[in-house]
Amino acid sequence: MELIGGRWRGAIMASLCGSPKRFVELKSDLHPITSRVLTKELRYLEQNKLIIVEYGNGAKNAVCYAHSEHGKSCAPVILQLREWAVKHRKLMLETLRTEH
Amino acid sequence: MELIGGRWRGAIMASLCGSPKRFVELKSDLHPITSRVLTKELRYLEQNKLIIVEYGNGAKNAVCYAHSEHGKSCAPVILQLREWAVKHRKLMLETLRTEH
DNA sequence: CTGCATCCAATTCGATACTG
DNA sequence: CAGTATCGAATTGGATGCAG
Repeated sequence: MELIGGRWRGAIMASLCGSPKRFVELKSDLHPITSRVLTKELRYLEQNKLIIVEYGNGAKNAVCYAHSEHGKSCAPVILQLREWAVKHRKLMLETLRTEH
Repeated sequence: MELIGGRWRGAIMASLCGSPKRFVELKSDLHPITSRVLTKELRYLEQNKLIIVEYGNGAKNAVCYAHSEHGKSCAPVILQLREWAVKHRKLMLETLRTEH
């Protein structure tokens, strides 16, 4: 749970399931995350080999984040988890309504 | 992630996958968790309808914790997550070794 | 754009001791 | 057995501002 727990790590991995993303793309995807936190979490995921970082071609400020080969293997797990969470939320909202 | 994140919630759900358990059973299963934390997490999971609590037959101190009907639906997710985590750990240990 | 520095509030979690 | 009470350390993450 340490790997993908916390408020952001799972969300970051989920956001990268589709395609590689730039820093700003992630930032707006995960809004309202702050730069400080996003940076930290990306470094953590990089150290743990779940993502890889490509520093831009040329001297541009173009950095790209993507699932590593190994990070891809967790995509199905993350997506299944999300599906379950959505179902769960529905159920919780229903029981809230029927309790009145 | 809030539901099963943190150090213990996922582990508790995993521990209850097999069969209902008593407080002490969970406590030793999840060793070194403390009573204080286990109590808190169980209350949280109860409030979120992932587990149900059966207070003992008679006046005995016999309380039983089990997956709720809905909690059962997350068992496959939890177990898949665990499998993936095990694989991940293996891979990380290997790369540690080959780095020397 | 991509990030680091500083500061700070809230939360989490653990140790320990105690109760009916 | 199944918790509660108290205390404190450590971590997390948010706000804001600055830099190359």
